[in-house]
Amino acid sequence: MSLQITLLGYALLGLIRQNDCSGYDLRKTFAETPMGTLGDSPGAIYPALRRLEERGLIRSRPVKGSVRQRRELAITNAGVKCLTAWLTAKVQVTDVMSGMKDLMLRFAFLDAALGEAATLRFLRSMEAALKEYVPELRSYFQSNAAHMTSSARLALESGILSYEAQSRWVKRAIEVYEGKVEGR
Amino acid sequence: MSLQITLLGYALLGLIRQNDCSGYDLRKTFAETPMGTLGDSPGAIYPALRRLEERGLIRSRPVKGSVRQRRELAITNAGVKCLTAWLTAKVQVTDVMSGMKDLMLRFAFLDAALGEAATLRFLRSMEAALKEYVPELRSYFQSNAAHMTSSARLALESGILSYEAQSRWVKRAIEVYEGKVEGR
DNA sequence: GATCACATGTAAGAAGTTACATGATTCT
DNA sequence: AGAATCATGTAACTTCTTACATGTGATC
Repeated sequence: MSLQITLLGYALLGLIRQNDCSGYDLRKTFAETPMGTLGDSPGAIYPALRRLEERGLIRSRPVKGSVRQRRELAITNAGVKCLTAWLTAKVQVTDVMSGMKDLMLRFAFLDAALGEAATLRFLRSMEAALKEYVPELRSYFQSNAAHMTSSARLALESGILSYEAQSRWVKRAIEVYEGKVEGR
Repeated sequence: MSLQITLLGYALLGLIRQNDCSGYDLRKTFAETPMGTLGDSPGAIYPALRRLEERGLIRSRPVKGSVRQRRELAITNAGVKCLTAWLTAKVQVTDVMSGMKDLMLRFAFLDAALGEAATLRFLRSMEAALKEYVPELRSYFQSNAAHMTSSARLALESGILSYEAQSRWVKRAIEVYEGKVEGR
C-alpha cells in the first residue's frame, strides 16, 4: 500500500508543515509564487490531499468558528517523519540529471524544517552529485560535438552552463551555511 | 480529434525526421544521450509511437531484408508539418516558466529541420520571453525575500541565477547565428 | 439582483511507470 | 546449451489535465 508520494504531494506536505491551512490556501500559494509550476488545479490538489490523509500523513477537520465550509489541514507525526525522510535523502546523480526543480523544492523547505546543519548536509550532497555529473556531460559533449548540428551542440552547452551555474551557486550557499553553523 | 502531442511525442517525431529508425533505436538514443530524461521505457515509447501513427504523423513498415522482426519508422508530410508548427511557435513566458527542457529540445532539432534563419527567430523569441520573466522573478524576490527563510531565499536566487545564465547563453547563441545568417 | 471571491470537490480521459510477456539471433 | 542482446509489445496502476458541479458570503 501507499508507496510513492509525488512532488506535488511533498510540496503540499511541506507547506502544511509550515502553516496549518486549507486546500484553497494551498492553491493560492501555488498560484502566487514561483512554485506555481507544480500544478495549481483543484483536480490535482484535492485528490493529492485525500491521498496524503489516507496515508495518515495529514489530518483535516472542518473549522468550527468559520462561516464558510473550510477544512483546515495539519501534518501528523507520520507526516513529519515522511517529509524528513524526503528532505534528508542523499542527493543522487540521477536526481541532478532530472533537473533542479525537485532539489530546489526540497532545499526551500529545509532549514525551516530541519535546521542549518541538515541544510548544509544537503548542500554538500548536492555538490558531490554535481561534481560527478558535470564532467560526464562535458565528456559526452567532447565525444559527440563533432557530429552534432550547431543547434544541438549549443543546446547541450546550455545544459552544461546551467549545471555549472548551479555548481557555483551551491558553493556560495555552502559558504553561507558554514558561516551560520560555525559562527555560533 | 487527436489534440495534443506530448514532449515525448515531439522528441520521437524529431528524431524520426532526422533518421528513419526503429522503436528500439529510439530507446537506445534516449538511453545513451542526455535526452534520456524524456523516458526510455518501452511502455512509454511504443504507445507513443502508435499514437503518432494513428494521427498520421509517422508511418511504420516491417523491414524486409532484415532477419529480425523490425519496424522502420518514417515521418509523413503531416508529421513534418506538425513538427514544424511546434518548432516555430512563438516562445511564451509560460514556456520559460515551466523550465528550459522543452525549449532546449525544440532548439536541438531546429537548425537541421528548418535552417538557420528559423533558429535565429526562435532564439530571439526566447530572449524576449526571458527578458519579460527574469524581472518578474527579481521583483518577486525583492518583495518577499524579507519574510522568507534563508534556504527558501537561496532556492529562489538559484532559479534567478539559472535564468540569467540562460539569458547570457541566448545572447551568445544569437551572435553565433547572426554571424552565420549574415555572413553568407 | 447579479456577480465576484471563497471553498470544496467529481468525472472523463490521457499519459506515464513498472513489470511482465514473447520470440529471434548472436555470442561464449 | 545457455546467456545476452535485439526487438516489440501489453497490463495494471497511478497521476495529472480539463472541465464541470455546487454552494456561501460579500460587493456593486
